[in-house]
Amino acid sequence: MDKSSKTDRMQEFRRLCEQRGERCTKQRLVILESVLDLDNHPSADQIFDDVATRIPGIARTTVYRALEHLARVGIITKACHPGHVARLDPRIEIHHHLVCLHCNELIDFEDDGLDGIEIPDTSASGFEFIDHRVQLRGICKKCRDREKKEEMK
Amino acid sequence: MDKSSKTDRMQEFRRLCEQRGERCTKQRLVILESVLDLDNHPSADQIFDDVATRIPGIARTTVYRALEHLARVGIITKACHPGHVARLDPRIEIHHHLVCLHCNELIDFEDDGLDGIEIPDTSASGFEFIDHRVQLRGICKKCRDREKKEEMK
DNA sequence: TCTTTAATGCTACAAATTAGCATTGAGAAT
DNA sequence: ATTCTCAATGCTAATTTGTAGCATTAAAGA
Repeated sequence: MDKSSKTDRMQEFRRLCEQRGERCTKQRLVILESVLDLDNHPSADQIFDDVATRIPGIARTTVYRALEHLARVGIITKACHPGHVARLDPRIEIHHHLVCLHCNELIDFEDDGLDGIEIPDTSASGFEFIDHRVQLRGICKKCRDREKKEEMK
Repeated sequence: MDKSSKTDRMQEFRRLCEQRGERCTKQRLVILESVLDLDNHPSADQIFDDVATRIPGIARTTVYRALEHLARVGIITKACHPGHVARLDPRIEIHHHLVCLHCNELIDFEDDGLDGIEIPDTSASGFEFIDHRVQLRGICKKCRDREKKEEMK
């Protein structure tokens, strides 16, 4: 993510903390910055590895807790994925994902048509709608190439 | 799931195994049956608990491996979710999910409009499209009720 | 600067999943 | 029906991922 958007987002995080009466710690800021820097929907552990280079000795627990907090305030979001390791998404604006059913990879996908689909009413089930994502499920290039090779053996 | 659909699905699984030269074991069949019986996108562990009542002494590993296999052949699917525990979905036909961002709950959601959205071309990225799902993200009724109560304290 | 208490760091723990290897049984061949 | 083969299971142990409890630290208001 480019530097000025990052600065904006971190400023926004300060504001959110203040508004909620929560603390904007150095750790939370660095962890947020790390998520914004890492592309590709990183796991908590990948983020920990990155953060640990910026704050040597930081506790893994802190990263997990901070990520939970960042998602709760809405400055990042938890990505939906088919795997078993939580994945964070720095992008909070509308966008979509190609989802590989073989390797669980998520690939960002932009499409105005998908952004604008008509959203049905969910209030009947008591569900408070916030936003939507479309997942295009299939097989990613890497897996297709790999599997093609394996077949040839 | 009703009994005859279940029978059909299990028959289909036999066919798929044969076609692929893989073995249709008693364990795999029972595990498949269990997923079809359980609603609500069960985790591997929930499935294990259920299967263990049908095949006492079955190994947990076997359940994990069988689920991976069932998903690979496409007779069940891995649900996309924001959490950190893999969740299986017995439903392979098109449908959508309400996703609770607070408790990670997935709620099935049917809507013809969402079924029929126009799917953009993904071949440019070498991605082989199979099908799509729309996630309506927000806060589920349970969480809203709980949080309303907590606020009042 | 002082005070309050939320957040961190530490340690231990629990939950979820995977790896390696001997044994078994599904399904093909006889 | 019996035998054969190797994919799949069961066992054990390990790893990876995420949480809980509690003393210590430091953010932010007074």
